[in-house]
Amino acid sequence: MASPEKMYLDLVFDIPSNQVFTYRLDGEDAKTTEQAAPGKRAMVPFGRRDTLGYIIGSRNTMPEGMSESSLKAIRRVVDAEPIFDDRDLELAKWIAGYYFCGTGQALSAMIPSGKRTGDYPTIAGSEEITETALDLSGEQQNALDVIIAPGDEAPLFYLYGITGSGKTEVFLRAAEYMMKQGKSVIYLVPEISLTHQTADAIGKRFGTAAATIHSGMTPSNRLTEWMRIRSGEARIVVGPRSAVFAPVKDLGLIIIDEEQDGSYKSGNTPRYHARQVAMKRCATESARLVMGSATPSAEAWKLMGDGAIKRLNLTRRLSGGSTPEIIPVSLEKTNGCLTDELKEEIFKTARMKRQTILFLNRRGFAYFYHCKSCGYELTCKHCSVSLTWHKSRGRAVCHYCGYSVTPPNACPQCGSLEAGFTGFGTEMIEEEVKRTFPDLRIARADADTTVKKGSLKDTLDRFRAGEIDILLGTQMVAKGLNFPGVRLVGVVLADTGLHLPDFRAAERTFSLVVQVAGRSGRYFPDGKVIVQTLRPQDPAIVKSCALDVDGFFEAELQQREMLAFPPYTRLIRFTLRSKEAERADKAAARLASIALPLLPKGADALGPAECPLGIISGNHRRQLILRGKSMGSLHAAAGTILSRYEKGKDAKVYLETDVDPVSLL
DNA sequence: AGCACGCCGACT
DNA sequence: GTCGGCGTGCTC
Repeated sequence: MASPEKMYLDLVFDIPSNQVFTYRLDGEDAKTTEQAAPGKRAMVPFGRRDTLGYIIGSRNTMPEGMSESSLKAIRRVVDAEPIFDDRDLELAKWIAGYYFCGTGQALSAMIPSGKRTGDYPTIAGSEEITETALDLSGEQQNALDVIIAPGDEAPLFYLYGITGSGKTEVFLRAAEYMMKQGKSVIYLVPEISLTHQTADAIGKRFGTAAATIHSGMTPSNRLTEWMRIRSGEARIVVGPRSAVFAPVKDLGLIIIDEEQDGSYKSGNTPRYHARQVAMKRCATESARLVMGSATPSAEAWKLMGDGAIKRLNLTRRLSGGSTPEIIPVSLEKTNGCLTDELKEEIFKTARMKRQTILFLNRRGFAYFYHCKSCGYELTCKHCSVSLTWHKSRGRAVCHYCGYSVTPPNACPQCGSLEAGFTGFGTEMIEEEVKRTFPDLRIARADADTTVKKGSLKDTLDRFRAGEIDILLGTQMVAKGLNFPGVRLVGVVLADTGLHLPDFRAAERTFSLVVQVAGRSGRYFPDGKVIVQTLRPQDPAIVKSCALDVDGFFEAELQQREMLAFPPYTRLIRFTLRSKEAERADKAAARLASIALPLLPKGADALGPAECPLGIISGNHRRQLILRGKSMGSLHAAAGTILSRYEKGKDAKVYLETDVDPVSLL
């Protein structure tokens, strides 16, 4: 370089701090100097060791209070070309600001860094994509026309329609249109296991391979794909939530399939929601957003009602599939976990040489207070969530507000003594199924039994080949359910989720049952779905068995509004953890004392209270939830609260912040 | 987030 | 008397 002028580079690191570190750029190594540029990664001495950092800017003056000798020099620039452009850096800063994390952490989340080494089995899933374009129905054509209608704004759309109504075909047509306009498309799917085949199918359909990026790929593959996207060679990207960061050229459209799926919310820092990031990107890059599902989230449903999201209805099932018979069955009088109705159907199905799938929810362990005689349940009088049994305190506790009662010996409603805390786990169910059907071949497919590589795929292959009569599975099987031999689907206990101390419990349960039922009817016209439940009268159960989405949300949203929960309010959750309970309590009290006076008008705080999962690996957990009408002022207050809290830091206590939490466990 | 320095218990 | 537990603080 001709100019001898001194250059300094600002770097950020993948650490929970927003601090910017400035490094010297020594002239000795001309190559390094030439290569250094914002958006590239650089290896630098950081503390005691060398660390990879992100160059986010350059300058020719030293930072305040720093001398030439107190600055260290860049060791080497890692990337030949910037992996982030200004737009990416801006997005990272926005994420860091909104989700209260370091800019470097945000950047790390944007290039899935393959820290995890998972086996991601390809499960049968995106059977909806056909190689050649299908004729569109009137509804589909209308939806497509609206989505691609000219205009400069960045509108939001929702393709709302039952499974099998052809959402995917509309997504593909919209994608095709955008690509023909020279724009790029990001297609989000809820699971890594769905990306391969979705990408494959899209490749066959459009002739050009869709790019994929996810954490299961090797670093070199990932970088190759990243660059293929960045260069504009790949105009369509398929992937899970992290694909929302794909550095596409001229973003035209983001598609979010199964919008309500919980996997779109990141479970670790930064705890971003792909839907939120997608909305942000679409707004700044003037792109369109199309979400789709048969069971939208309550958030989306309300936005559709308000007109903020344009709803496009697909009401008819294509290809003549029929809705299966969905029968709710009460478990009330049953000993064990299989009702006579379900047993009989299983026998009947086996006699027909057909197959059965039994769904178990992951949360079979949740214990809740329930009366065997009248179905009464113990709930919090302030929050309308189930109370959880706390052995150590001998009380039933609400994890939102801290309200607690001594659990009554007899049912408060009918006086029956057959009331108390109950629940059953997956092992117990498996045992009972084996005992009841000793002649049938039974297999289990879930995350616990699938630790071995390929074992899930193996199980599913055997099931498809008819070597298994009953498949016990969790939600992971529900997503790719297209086994022609299946006649019967049994939901073992549909309402396990209902007892979770979470205001979204009903919504999740409703979604699950509708999804399961919707999927089944498509492939087995004579299909039957048996939904076992302890609460046959519960609206979530009744409405899901009737496939009545409108009816469910009408009641559910009314309830949410009454109790001031999302989507009528926004939440920011602080979680404190410590090995020692008193330290956690003390810190929670201090946090609350800081937070309460700072709450904006109309906002309130829930807690401090023990987290529903009160102790995780020896850490005592406490939470404080801020709740407000709008995010703006609430978020600003949270920022102030955080900085004040951090000043008088409690020893041995760790704080985590979750903006728009999805799970409150 | 790492990673080292630093101050209190069971070992040769 | 030392080895080592992890708790605290810093990293241009």
